[in-house]
Amino acid sequence: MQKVLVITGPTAVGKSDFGISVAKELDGEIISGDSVQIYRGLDIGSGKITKEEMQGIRHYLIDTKDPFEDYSVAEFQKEARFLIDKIAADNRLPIIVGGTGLYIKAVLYDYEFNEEVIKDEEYDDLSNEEIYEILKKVDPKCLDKIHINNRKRLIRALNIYHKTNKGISAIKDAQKHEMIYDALIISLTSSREELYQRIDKRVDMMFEKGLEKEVETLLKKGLTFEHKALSAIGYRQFKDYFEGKITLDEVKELIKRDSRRFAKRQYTWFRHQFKTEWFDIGNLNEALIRIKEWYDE
RNA sequence: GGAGAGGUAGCGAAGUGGCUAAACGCGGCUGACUGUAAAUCAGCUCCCUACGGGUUCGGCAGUUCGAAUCUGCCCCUCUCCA
Repeated sequence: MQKVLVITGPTAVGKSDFGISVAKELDGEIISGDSVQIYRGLDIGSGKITKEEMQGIRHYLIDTKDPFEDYSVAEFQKEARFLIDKIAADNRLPIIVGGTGLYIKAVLYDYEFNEEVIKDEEYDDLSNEEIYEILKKVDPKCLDKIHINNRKRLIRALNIYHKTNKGISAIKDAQKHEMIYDALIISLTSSREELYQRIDKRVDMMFEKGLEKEVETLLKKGLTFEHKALSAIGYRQFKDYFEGKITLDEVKELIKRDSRRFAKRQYTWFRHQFKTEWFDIGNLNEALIRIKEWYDE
């Protein structure tokens, strides 16, 4: 099986830097596993690394998408898998670095997405209760995992049923839930307190680097807060600011808060959805040793 | 010194006799997750040996079957006048 190294962890732990040092050490190339850095023009707010910071290491899936367009797991899966093969063909180690859990999992595991299901149809005329009732008949099993208030998921499940004539739970049941690569998943962590400090510092830095200006530029190009790209943390918090409802300081605080909440959700995901090995950022040497050990197997 | 306002859970803030261990917001924590995932959604947050029990609403003492809510005294904070 093809070896793939994954470096993940909550926002602001320092995945990018570590990824680069590992890539240098093992002659690897990096595939970004990040749903926001894919967008061109979303640089500061997404914490995108600069050309210089890449230190000559090749990075993929950064800046490949126009912010006016939507992106999706399915697309990521396809592109990342293609790149894994390509990098491997060059005799280099593919390293996925990023914090978008679902994206990474979809690449590693035998997730299958149906070609026909691309966009959600409109179900505006149906209430959550009504959708729930329909699903109860056609795919009751999926409701174990979908709360009635989670409209997005309800609609998605119903849409999948309509397009494929199969329930989403049946599609999942047909999968093996096994990794299709020889992947080592390394998760970086630190104490909550330290992480929150890092987040605060990072957000302050973003403002110093001109985040406000970046958002302004994007808006001038015609992008709106309805676009998916701007629903990301670091961007959507500016909506009220540009509408004159809150101050810049309040925007900053909101970004910090939402980043903290996001980090928490990431932890939950990595802990429960991944078979991963954790390393404290004070112990990166150990992580490197572990990676080499796996690499030499 | 005089006049007024107020002290409620980590913070902000409701609540003016029983339905209140106390709305709501913030902060914190936990969880779900297969085409929006930096998204969407659910739960917990006074203490405990927890389908039950124990202590709360500045303090103390009362009224009452029953008080965060009524009375008295005390402590503290804020605003205004001297």
